[in-house]
Amino acid sequence: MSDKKQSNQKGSGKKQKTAIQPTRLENYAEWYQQVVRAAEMAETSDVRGCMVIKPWGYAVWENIQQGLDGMFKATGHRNAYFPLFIPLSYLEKEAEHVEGFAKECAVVTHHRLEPDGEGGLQPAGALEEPLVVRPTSETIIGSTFAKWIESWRDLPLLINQWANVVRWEMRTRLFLRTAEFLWQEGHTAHATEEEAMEETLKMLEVYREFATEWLAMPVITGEKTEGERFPGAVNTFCIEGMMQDRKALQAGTSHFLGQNFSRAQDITFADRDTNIQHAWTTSWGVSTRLIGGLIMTHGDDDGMVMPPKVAPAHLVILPVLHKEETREQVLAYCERLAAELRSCRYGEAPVRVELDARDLRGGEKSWQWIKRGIPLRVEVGPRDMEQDAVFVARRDRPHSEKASIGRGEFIEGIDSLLEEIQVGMLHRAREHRDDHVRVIDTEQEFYDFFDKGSEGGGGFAMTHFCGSTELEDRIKKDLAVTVRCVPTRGQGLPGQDEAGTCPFTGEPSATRVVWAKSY
RNA sequence: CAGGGCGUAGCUCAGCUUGGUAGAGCGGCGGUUUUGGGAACCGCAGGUCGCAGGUUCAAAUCCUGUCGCCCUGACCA
Repeated sequence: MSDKKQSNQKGSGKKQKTAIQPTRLENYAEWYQQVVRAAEMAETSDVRGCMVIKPWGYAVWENIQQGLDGMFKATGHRNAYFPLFIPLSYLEKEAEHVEGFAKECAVVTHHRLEPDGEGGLQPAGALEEPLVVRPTSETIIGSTFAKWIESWRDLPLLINQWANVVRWEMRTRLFLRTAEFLWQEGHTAHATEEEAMEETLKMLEVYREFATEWLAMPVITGEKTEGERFPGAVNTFCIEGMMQDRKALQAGTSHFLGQNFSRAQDITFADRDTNIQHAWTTSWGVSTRLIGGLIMTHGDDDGMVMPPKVAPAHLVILPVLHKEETREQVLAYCERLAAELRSCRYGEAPVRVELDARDLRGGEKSWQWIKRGIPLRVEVGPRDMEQDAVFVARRDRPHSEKASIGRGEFIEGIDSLLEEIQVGMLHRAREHRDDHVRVIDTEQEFYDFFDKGSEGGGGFAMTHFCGSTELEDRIKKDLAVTVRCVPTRGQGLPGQDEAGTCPFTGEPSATRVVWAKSY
């Protein structure tokens, strides 16, 4: 957020200083919307609360899917698919679960349309039992698990599903909160409590690693307090990132469900001693919200900045084609360059290359790619071709900073250049996060930290906490600040593992918790 | 669901108070001139003014109803 603003001089100054207006400092929420649009990642649809994910945004999701899916498979999970529709009675089985989701369920009540006599259509054929469009699939998957699981030999059962879900939200924001969103939900069943808890934490660690290594998004892992827990869960764990406005984003959750759902849905197995037992279950998920987190972690006042690992394309080749005489040669040179680069690898994956030969003015074209956040822009004109060189600009550097590099050298170094950008983005984000984590030991300091200037101050406050729900409610009411998590020990957060006393009540506290405003 | 605001061209909006031939900028298309940088000029296309009633010789404009969207709250991945 500290990027300098070039002031535009009067007279000559018709130049816009940034591609996105307002800037992050001027109006963060509006900046976010503008980036989503300018980067062509998504747009609002004609359907209230639902978004259209555009190709450039969907490609990010595909890369996220690919990365995570590999990690799920590597930890023994298999993909399956369960119905979009959940019988109403299934949701009713787990009391807390019903209560948690009842207010945001879309319900299907009819199965036919017929003419209404005025040229329109009306629903007909009422269903005997209404169907709920899944807000999450614990119940329908649980009921299936009940059939699949008979013996301890059937456990653990490790299933994941990639799907869409619907939660009828009042207020929506692209990627961060939409009525329909895409996600993955893992559901597992285990013979013992220990094993289920181990699974819960293992998947939390998978999320932490993915967020860090792929999204270049530093996250804190931890456990939710009672008030923030998933409906029906015994424990909810999460990864929390800090956005550039210093608000927290819950980027993924992993739930230890105990035997709550297995009791409600009769998921039982015969153990080694032939006793019938209830299985221990878990569920865990991340959603297209990660893309919102990506934008708010890395985007700048010129638009999106994509971490190479999940960028739809790693680089774009922009041929300089205005001279008719050299046009064909330049284009041929660029196509050869593209082919050579595509045969290179970045990590496990082939280098993803775009060649943009559209008949647009160079500046406009260039800015489109800047706004989309492509990691590298490679300009190639007659002059470069003569020297067998390319003109390279990095998205993580100011847009005017470009350098000529020999073609061979560039191709050879592409893997390490992309990795340098990826790692640099993580460092930068981590620095920003660390700069705004504060250890706080008095109530006064706590209130000042979050109070001063509604936008300017704040961040993550680390305090001791007695665990009182009433206290948490009071602070939420006063400051719109909540406990984001009780952090997992040993993450190197400042002062986190010391024992102390709650600054609000004076009660003893074993560990510090993370407080923040959140999305 | 409560409070506030807004529905006019693909987009952003003016016009409405004081009723009288539907506007601008951007974008799109075509052309000319440009070209290592978010270009300029000329021309063209594009709207039953959210929808339904009402008042009136006449409604984008006034009245009633209705639908939708946005913002602020409560709720949430």
